[in-house]
Amino acid sequence: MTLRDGAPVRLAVSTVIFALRPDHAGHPVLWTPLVRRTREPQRGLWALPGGWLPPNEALEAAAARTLRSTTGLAPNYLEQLYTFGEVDRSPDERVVSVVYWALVQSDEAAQATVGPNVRWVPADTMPELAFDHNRIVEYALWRLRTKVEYAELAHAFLGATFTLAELREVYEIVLQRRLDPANFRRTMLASGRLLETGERASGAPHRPPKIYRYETTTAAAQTREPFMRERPAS
Amino acid sequence: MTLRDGAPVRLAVSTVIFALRPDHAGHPVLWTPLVRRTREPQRGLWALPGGWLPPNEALEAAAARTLRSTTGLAPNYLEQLYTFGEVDRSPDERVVSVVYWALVQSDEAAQATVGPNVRWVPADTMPELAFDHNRIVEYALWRLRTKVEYAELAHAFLGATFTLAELREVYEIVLQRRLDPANFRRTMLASGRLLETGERASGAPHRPPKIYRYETTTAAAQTREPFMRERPAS
DNA sequence: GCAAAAGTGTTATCGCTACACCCATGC
DNA sequence: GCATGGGTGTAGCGATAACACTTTTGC
Repeated sequence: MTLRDGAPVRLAVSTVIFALRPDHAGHPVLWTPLVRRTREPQRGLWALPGGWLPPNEALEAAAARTLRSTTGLAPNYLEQLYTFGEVDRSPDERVVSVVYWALVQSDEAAQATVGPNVRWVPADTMPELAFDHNRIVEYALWRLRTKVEYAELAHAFLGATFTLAELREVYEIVLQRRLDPANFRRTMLASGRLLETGERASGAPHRPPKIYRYETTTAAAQTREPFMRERPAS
Repeated sequence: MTLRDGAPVRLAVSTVIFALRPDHAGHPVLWTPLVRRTREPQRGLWALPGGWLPPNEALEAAAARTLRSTTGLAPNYLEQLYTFGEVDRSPDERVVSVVYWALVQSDEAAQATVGPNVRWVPADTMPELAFDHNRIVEYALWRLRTKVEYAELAHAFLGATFTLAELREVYEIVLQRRLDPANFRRTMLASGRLLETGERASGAPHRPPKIYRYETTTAAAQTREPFMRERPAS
């Protein structure tokens, strides 16, 4: 590639967004929203939502804004994934992309914005994307699957309240294997981060399950990285 | 802070470099090289080695070059740590820093470059650094300590060959606790990544220990992040 | 009653920790 | 021999996996 002399390095922020939605057969799987590129280079190809970093906006704020304008949703979980900076990622220009990954709530995601230039696709059957975005999505998927053990991730797909079966289903979809209901229950309860709401979900032809809420108040953020102050969201 | 209109975001690459060197009492601990800032802002303060990203250089290459010019050494381990991008990290300008962390070999580090503007300090007694670099070092230390379990990290501090006692000492320094020699031996050997060289180290008033070499050839990079090729795992 | 999922109990197994003990060397 | 760390054996403990079993609902 050739660079104009004195051309600066440009800095972009992109976000890999995950939500659980039913596939064609009705089984929930991971989905990701993409946006169509409306200008060169790679015009017409699908790409991760993102844009140039504005001079007055923090990285994470830019990722959250991107996410909101693409999906209409607020992230339940937002974390920096990696910064991609090979010289030839984009033709003509040198672009460094700080990439975030986010989880959004499934039921809300079902009614998320769509349009001719926004499209949700199953995360494991991505079409050909612009630039190196296929590689980025694969890496984000890997991080999601290895990190879901750290528990609060699964909760980010759900609403404020949920049953243990719903929580287990999230784990099963992300990890792509079945989990023993009995052992899952004990492991989750032993973590001490689930609070009973006192309610039960009725209507199904079986014993009504207890409804839980996630522990948010106390010193729950133990497995998270320190970073001395706050964090994005949990 | 005020930003000039149209002022671009500037992109820097910095590196937190770790090596094991003896402290004043002769016990090896983690050390980090710092460089003195020779221009504004924050002139005179110590800071992480780094610089602006050249338009034709990949991020990791820039980190490796920085490391070489600061220490005269080549990294045994080099990995992206995090990208820091708050709006007010630097006065006057908007600077986003892609930070790498590196491990260099201890015996070589002992004879590393020094000068009036380069200084090694113990990693847990950092002086006040420029910008947000103290926070960055703390985060790098945390990553080192949590990730050393993934094994090849400890090896990066040592030379090509080493005894199990030397390897264990690295772990003990990084983790800041004693490890049971018997259990450490079994765990390491069970990992399958240590190869006997057939040699032994003699000279000490006790049974001469076997000398090992680290497995580099085969599919050893299993715990490393995938980056598209092979398997997620772990 | 029946089906289905919630929820409980029990056992086997694996991995890790603690610690006792033997081995080979320099002096 | 003695001291010192290299190296081996093994019992206990805690976490997890597997799976049998009981409970409570809708129909």
